[in-house]
Amino acid sequence: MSEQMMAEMLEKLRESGVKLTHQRMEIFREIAGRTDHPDAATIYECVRKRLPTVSLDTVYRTLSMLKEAGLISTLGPNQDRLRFDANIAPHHHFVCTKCGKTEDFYCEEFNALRVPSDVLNMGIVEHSHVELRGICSECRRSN
Amino acid sequence: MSEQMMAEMLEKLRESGVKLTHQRMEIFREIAGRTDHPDAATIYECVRKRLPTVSLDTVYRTLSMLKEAGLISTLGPNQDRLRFDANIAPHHHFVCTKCGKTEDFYCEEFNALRVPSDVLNMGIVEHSHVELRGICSECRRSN
DNA sequence: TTCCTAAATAAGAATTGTTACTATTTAGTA
DNA sequence: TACTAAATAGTAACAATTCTTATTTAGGAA
Repeated sequence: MSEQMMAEMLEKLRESGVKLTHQRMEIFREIAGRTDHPDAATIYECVRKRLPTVSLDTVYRTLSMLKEAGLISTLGPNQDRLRFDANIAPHHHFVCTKCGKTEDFYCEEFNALRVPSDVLNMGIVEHSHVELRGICSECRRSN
Repeated sequence: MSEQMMAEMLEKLRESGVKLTHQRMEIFREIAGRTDHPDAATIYECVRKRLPTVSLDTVYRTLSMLKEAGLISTLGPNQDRLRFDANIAPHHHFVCTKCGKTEDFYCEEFNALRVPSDVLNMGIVEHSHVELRGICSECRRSN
């Protein structure tokens, strides 16, 4: 992980007014040093090698705090439970970052986006799915 | 829900060689009749009004079977646990539908996609995130 | 139609990922 | 160096999902 990332982390955490603990440093160092997208258990196992007494609870709390502080993000629509979709035609989603509401929309253009050259090396692209994120009309009104 | 959807469901299930039970019909009817993206518990509660003895387990098994048969899909990267990402710069994902591996890539063009008119009514778009789905090189080789 | 059998179900127990509780420790400050 | 609020470890609790087992049923055969 770069010095710059570490410096940014220290600054943002100081801004947030939280304490700079060993555990927080090591947990951030772990996640910032990898480009796969590990889950909490994986981070816990790796951090444990350096900090044997760290608890899984601390890992969860720290990840949640880092997310709150804008230092990390999570994959997919805001966690919670698995949601199902009977619409199997190609379609895309508008997702409200406030309330999590997800609405379908259709767009031919998005169904066949030009695949960037970097991605050609990763594998064969079969579908493209666009997620447009923002604030839904309802949340905007009630705000 | 349209007759056509129901017909397609019956055909696909017959193809899969599974039994056409009341429970499966009603669970599919429920999810196909709505455009929000309900979770298993919601589907369970709604189906229960018509089939009071249905079990939550059956709902889970049926949804999983319908997904396997290609009749429904799930939102987000394949369920399982929450995964974290220390990359907070705007970026996009290539996701392998076989093994679930998720790789980051960057593309200016995808950062600012033209928002379709339908979506303008849904709310204000702040970010766009593209998920290109396919088979990663590794899975392709080992296949 | 009735019978048969493998598949599916209901009910509840078990498992897994995540969060909460509480006594102890520690970062930041005086 | 001492103080205090915040953070931690350890464990218990919780919620979503899956498994186990005895019972029921769809679909095919007689």
